Amino acid sequence: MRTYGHQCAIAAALDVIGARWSLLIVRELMIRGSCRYTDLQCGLPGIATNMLTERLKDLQQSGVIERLVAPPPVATALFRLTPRGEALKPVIADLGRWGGPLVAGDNADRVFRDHWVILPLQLYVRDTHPEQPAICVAVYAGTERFTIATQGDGTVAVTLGTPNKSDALIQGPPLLVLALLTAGGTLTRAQSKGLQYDGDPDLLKRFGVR
Amino acid sequence: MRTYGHQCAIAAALDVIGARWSLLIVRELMIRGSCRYTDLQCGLPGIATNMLTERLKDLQQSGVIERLVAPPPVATALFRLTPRGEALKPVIADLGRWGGPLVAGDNADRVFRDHWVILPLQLYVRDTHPEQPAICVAVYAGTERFTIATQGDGTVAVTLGTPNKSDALIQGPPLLVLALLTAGGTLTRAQSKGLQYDGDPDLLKRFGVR
DNA sequence: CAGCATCCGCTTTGATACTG
DNA sequence: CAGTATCAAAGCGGATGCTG
Repeated sequence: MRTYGHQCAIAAALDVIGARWSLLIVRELMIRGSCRYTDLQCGLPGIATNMLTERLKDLQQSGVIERLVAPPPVATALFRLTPRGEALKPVIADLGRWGGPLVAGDNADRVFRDHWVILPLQLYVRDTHPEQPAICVAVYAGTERFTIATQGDGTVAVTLGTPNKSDALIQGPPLLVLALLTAGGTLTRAQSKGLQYDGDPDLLKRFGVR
Repeated sequence: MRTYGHQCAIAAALDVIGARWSLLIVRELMIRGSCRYTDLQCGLPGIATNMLTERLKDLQQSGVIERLVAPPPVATALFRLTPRGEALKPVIADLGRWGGPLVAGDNADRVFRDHWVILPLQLYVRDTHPEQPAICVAVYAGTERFTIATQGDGTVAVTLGTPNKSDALIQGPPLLVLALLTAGGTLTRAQSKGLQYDGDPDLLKRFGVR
């Protein structure tokens, strides 16, 4: 990308992560932790292969991501954020908060990927009783499986993958799970729309579900 | 700009403010409050006139800025942020924090505008004794004149224009003022480099100046 | 002069095909 | 799987011209 060349922190930041697709690559890596080229491609519908390659090189060059060759049994190149890239979390969080209202309506014409719900869950789900014992909820959302764990400080960690031991299991369409946990939904209403829940209903009250 | 069309808050936000120059226009309006087309042009070195026109229309369309025709004696169109645009402040602040290290070095080849120092001053200058009486410092930085006022909560307001009544006056090159107030500089050192200060030296200790 | 609109050449992006 | 190559389309920057 052509740089602005301004002696200004905002412009300098945009010189590094302001190009098209750059921040979405950061988003993907923030969700997935560390992943392959094709995982990124799948999480970035619409990106051209040469674009992805070029952006990965640029971001690596500027120290935002790193590329490492995984040993067997993975035996492929993996990309992940550097600490410098992780430091973009507040930017991503604020952008997500600002953009939230824009995707609130129906928007059936927008492309969607199941794992994308992980970010809003991290941003919006809060543990209303952090003093109580930590809980861990397994979620099967569409084709993705992930884990919501309270962290004792009122926030929750949402990660890809199934937990070793969980206190409850939520299963259903990703956007329905999201609506249940962030939009102040009720369990019975979500269940009537096709969500399955296996566990103590009171558990979900920790997350503001009525 | 071509949109991503993702059902994701980050992507949706970038669909609105991710185009080249868009966030820098927001930055300018955040600094200047409300200003004319030519003020923006001057604060965005390198932008083409049609680009500025197009972006202003786009941002207005998406509700980030508004255009109003000022009554005499101004008698010209003014642009300013809507509440929705003001809500981008956290994004700008985080981006600035992340980009700060990128402009820390010498960077003599980057273009600079005096009023740009207002944003880092707002972000970084803190009142270490907010319980003491409020103070107000006038600053003549290059060709710009602005005001730093404590707000009683540990933060300061930095605005364009001279205050009615000030407790001290700082005068000197903008980047020197910035270094003094944010980089933990000492007053005597700054003065040896050409900064003038008129007021009680202890006053500046409120801002961490030694 | 403020506030655009138009035209032109260059750069970036996107779609597709192809390769180790 | 992880890219490279190619080419058309769109976006962008700079210059210039127009309108009050």
